[in-house]
Parts: sequence; C-alpha cells; structure tokens
Amino acid sequence: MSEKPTLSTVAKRAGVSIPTVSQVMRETGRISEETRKKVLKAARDLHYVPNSRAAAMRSGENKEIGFVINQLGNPFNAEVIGGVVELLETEGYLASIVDTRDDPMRQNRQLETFIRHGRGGLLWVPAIDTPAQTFDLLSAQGIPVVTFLRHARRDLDHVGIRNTQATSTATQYLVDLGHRDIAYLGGSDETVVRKQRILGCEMAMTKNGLPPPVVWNCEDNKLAGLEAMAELRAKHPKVTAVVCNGDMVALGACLGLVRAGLRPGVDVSVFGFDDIQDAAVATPALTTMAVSPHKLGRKLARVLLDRIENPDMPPVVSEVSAEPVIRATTGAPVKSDHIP
Amino acid sequence: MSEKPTLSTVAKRAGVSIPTVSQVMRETGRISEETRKKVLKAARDLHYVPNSRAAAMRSGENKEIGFVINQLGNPFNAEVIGGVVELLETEGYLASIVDTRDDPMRQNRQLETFIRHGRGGLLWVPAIDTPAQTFDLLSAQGIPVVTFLRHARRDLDHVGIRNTQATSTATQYLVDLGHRDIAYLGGSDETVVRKQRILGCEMAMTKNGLPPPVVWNCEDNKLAGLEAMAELRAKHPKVTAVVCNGDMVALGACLGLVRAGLRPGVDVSVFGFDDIQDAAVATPALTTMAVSPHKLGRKLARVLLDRIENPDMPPVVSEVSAEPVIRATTGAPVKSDHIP
DNA sequence: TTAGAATGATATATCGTTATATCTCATGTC
DNA sequence: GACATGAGATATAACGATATATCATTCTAA
Repeated sequence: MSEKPTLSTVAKRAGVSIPTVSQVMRETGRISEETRKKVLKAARDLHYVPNSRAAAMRSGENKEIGFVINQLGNPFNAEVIGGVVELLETEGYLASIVDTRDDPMRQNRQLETFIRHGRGGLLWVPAIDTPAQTFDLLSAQGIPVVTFLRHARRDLDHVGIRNTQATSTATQYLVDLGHRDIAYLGGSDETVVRKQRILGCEMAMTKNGLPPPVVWNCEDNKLAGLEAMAELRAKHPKVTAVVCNGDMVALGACLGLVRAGLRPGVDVSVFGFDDIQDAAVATPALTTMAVSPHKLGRKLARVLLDRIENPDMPPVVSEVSAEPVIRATTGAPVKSDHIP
Repeated sequence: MSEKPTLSTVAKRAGVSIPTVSQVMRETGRISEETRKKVLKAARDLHYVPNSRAAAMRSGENKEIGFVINQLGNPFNAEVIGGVVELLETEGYLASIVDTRDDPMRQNRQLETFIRHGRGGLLWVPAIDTPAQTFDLLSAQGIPVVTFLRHARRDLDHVGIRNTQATSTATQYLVDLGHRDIAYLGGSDETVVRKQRILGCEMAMTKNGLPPPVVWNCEDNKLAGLEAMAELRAKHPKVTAVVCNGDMVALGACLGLVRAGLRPGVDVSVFGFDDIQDAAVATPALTTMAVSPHKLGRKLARVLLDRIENPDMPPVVSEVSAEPVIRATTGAPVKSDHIP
C-alpha cells in the first residue's frame, strides 16, 4: 500500500543522515550502539529492505546470476538447477533461469535480456548452432561466463561430463556380457556432447574388433524413445543391446520393448544415461550411467564464483566422470537368437 | 575483455551527448536521421546493451518479475512456468523463478531477496504455514503480488483451479460407474487446495447418499504413491476406487496395484489430477482431471500485468475449471468382490 | 523585418545506494 | 592552554540511465 521504504525514509524516521543508515545496514562498525539501535528500529518499523541494484550500481558488486539452459523440463537439468541454486544461495547470490529450447534466436534475446538486466555472471548451455555473433556479444560485456555440458569455446570456463569415457564404459560392459550387435539410440542433434558419446561407443566396439554401432536418431523423450525402439527393431532385428543418449529415451525404449512382447534386460539390453529419479523406480529398473546432477550443479556454480573472485585466471575446464549403475535392463544376450 | 559499454562510451564514440544516445536507443523519434545513424553504428560497434536497472531506477518502470513456487521439479509446475515466461517475454518482461520447497523460512528469505533485487511484481504459491509477517513484508513494499493455486489472502490477486468442482466431477464419474467405496489418496498438507479437493470428493459422496471417503495421506511422488496404495489396500480392502491428489501419486498407485497383481481400471479404479505428460504414456493410460498448465501460466502472467498497468483495481480472482480425461485406469467395479 | 513556432540537440537534476572526504566534538598529552 | 588524536556523524560525488528544462537553429507568418 504505502510507498517503498528507502534509506531516505528510514533516515528521516530515525532522525539521522542517509549515509549513517547505510553504514548501519552494512554493519561497518563505525556507528555508536545508540544510533544503531534507533536506526534498526526505524528500519524494522518500515519493513525496509535494501535495494541491491542501486547498491550494485554504485559499488560494482553484483550478486545476480543468469542461467541459460536448453531444456528446463528435463529432470536431470532440474536437479542441476537445484545444486546451482543451493550453492549460490549460501554465498548470497540469486540465480534466474531461462530456457532456450535450443533456439539460437531466442537464446540471443535471452542473453541480451540478462545483460540488459545486469547479471554479474552467466551459466550457459550453448544452444545448437549458436552463431559467433553471440560469443562476440558476451565477450564485449566483459562478464564472467561458464559454459555447461557443451564445450563451445576454449577461452571460456567450462564444466561438463566425460562423455566419451562414459559410453565407452557402458559399451564395454555390454560387450563383456556377450553382445555383438549394439546400437546407439537417441538424440538427433550435432552437439559436442552427442558426438563424444557416439565416439565412446565406437571406440569400445573397435577396440573389441567389432563393427561401429548403428546410430538411430530420435528426440529425447519417452514417447519418441518408444517409437524409435520399434523402428530400430524393424530395420535392425539383430541388435541385442542399445546404448541410449539419455534416460528418457531409454525408458521409452523399454516401454517399446514391453509393448512388442519383449523383456528388457533379457531379450534386449538397454543402457541409459543420467540416472534420473524414474530410472530406479521403473519396472524393470534401468541400468544407466550416473552423474550426480546435484553435485554437477554445485561444481558449476563454484567455478563461476571462483571466476568472479579472480577474473584474471586462465580458463578452467572441469570434467566429471559418470559411473555405471547396473540394474535390471541389461543382461547376457539370449543364445537362441543367434542360431537361426 | 573490454569494459562494459555504457551510454557515455557510445556518446563519446559517436561524438554526441549522452541524452542524445539515450533518445536514439529509446526511439523517441526526436533525433535526426543523420545523427541517429551515427549513434546506432557506434552502439553496434561496441555491442552496447542498455542497462535496464539503471533505467528502472530513474523511470520507475521495472520489467523483472519474480516467481516464487513451492516445487520446481514438478512437471505440472514446469509447464506453468513455460506459459508464464512465454507471455511475459512477449511484453518484454523477464521472469526469475525460485523454489521454496514449502519451507516458510526459505520462502521469506527468497521473497526478501526478490524485493532486495528490485522485482517489479511477484507471482507466488504461498508455502504451507506462511506467517502473517511475510504478508506484512510484502504489503509494506507496495509491490504487485498475484497468488497462485493457494488462495491465502483476499486482498491479493489470485489465479487458481476450481478444485472442489473438479474432484466432485471425478467422484461422481466413479459413482456413476457403480463404485461405492471410494478413497481420497495423496497429499499430507493442510493447504487450501487439498482441503477443497477433499471437500469436492465428500460432497459428491454425500449427494449420492454414500459415506465420506477414506482420506489416505502420502507425499506427492510416485514412490510414495506406490507404498501408500499397498497400505491403503491392506487397511481398507473394500475400496474399489481412489481419487488422487495428483498424477504422480496416481501413477505410483497404479504401479502399486500392478505389483500386487491387480489391474488398474479393472480391479481398482484410479483417478488422477493434473494430466501431466506421463499420464497419457503410462500403461495403462491414466484417467485424470486436466487443466492446461500452459494456459494457466499465461493467465497468471496476464493478471499480474493487468495489475501493474492498473494498480488501483479491486483484487481480481480468476479460477479455471478442470476437465475430465477418461483413459484406461477407470472402469466399473468387479461385481464378484461385492458378493463374498 | 522580426516575433513566434518548430526542430534537434544538450544541461541539469534525479532515482537509491556507496565511497571518499570532511566536519564536529570530546579526550588525552605535554 | 594549545594541539594532536580519534570516534562518530555528515556532505558530496558518483554509478548509468531518464525526465524536464533549456538552448541554438531554422522556418513560418504577419
């Protein structure tokens, strides 16, 4: 109802000057106990909350962070966000998150919006086909930026996953079980992440003297995974195991198998990626490569804070390993299928 | 790398005064074509992006909105957020979202953070047991606030769902199918929302001369729903249908039935709420009450923008109806169970 | 020819803060 | 008693923008 309280309002009510109130609020310790009490009482009475943007303008210290992500609904990302927010909160920072849906135009608008609205640092999953112009825009602002998952520029800090290593591990596990016809399922984009994952799968196959995997594209959600699995089975009936681009696809693939009267983990093995919450609850429970999204988020935030504190460090790259979690959707191939 | 470009930087480069650049950027139309071009070129060369916080400070117009929600991971909420962001974007607003996880203390910190960081309006799902002090804080700032889902204060604008009507419809549908022993499953909180939903269920029962439903608490996620269904069956074996507090619980309940060797929609009927994406994909597909979260989000944003435009209107309350979507988890009760 | 209007640019004050410099006393020292 | 010392408060300028008032010009009309 009433007008927003400011330093001036509080100062008037307490009968002191504006800088005095400012000093009390910032606890500089140079104000006598007596006036301090007067000021604090006035501030409480008026429900005064400092305006940190005005403060930021003067002092240069800006504690708002922007997080530009490619898919907000994704449960993995949701947990990453949780970790980011948690760490930033403890340091008094506020994070705002926007979803590019992998549209470079929207992304450019959003980054500009963040700059316009004065963010002190940015966390960023660069959209597919991000133009060079977008990177120029960012570097012209001299604002700290950390890329996440997709390592786009070497002159920017980066936090990501050891993708190649992860899918290589998953593939090797399937080969050790006895699988020979393995496919890579999911994704349709040309991202660094997906290329690395496919590469890991290929490397493991080659190392074992096997042909490279069939790569089958589809969007990263359950429904697409369900349909893609059916199509893949139709075109490549010999495939006995699939390494998936993500758990959503993997869960969809399992559903697809069940609908076709097949048992995931017995007739066809399915290996996921991410270890989202549903993976453990699903029936059968999903075998997957796990990275703790929460930890990843915390690390991401930490790298940004380090950069803010120390702007002149050389670029930092921090990659986290994924660990296999073996559940029920993987098993040895059924022999009879191989002797027609 | 370089320092952040400002009006002053651009003005110097273009050889004009600061207000001139400001006018060009704001397209007031009072600047000659010739100087306009000069200025625009300079701005482009420097990758100048206006600082809207400095602008907001002077002009009072603030296009940043805060959204304080109780559960960010929830897919229903994720879609609401999509709708909110979409509408706000078209009007040049930026939304930042924080997750209270229904903790009143955290919520208070977050609201204060938003005020501190100068938000021009707030969207808010009040946490359970929000203290009066929090409302005082908000009203002292004179900042536009719209509550969402949980209608806490009559002097604030509100957007929500017609909960009582919705569960009444669902329950009536089950009664019409022939069910007599119906339970309400899910939630453990004392929120307005849940009370309204239980009330709707009760009203429909009473109207049909039936006893009020058994109310069985559990958290709003799949795993909890799974366990709760088992417990409910053990304690109340006669129950042939459940109305659920949300789709996550409903899906969990279905899993629980399957694990117990029962068929959802045949042995026990399950009615969800929300119509999240998984509801249609699940096997069997979930019958549920659908509200379009996307539309709801757009409406929510619209109400806030109206309030910002017209601060002196009386409080607005806008409630949206939920529509039943009949799928496979509901059906007539099996007769044999009733004639032991 | 000259007052008056219209046009295009600039000067200045201001938003809510903080940094820096300055001021006013009381106190202590020689 | 004169002067330095320091604590506690305040005056002032700045951050990056916009609103308002003002200042040159040029153009129009009597």
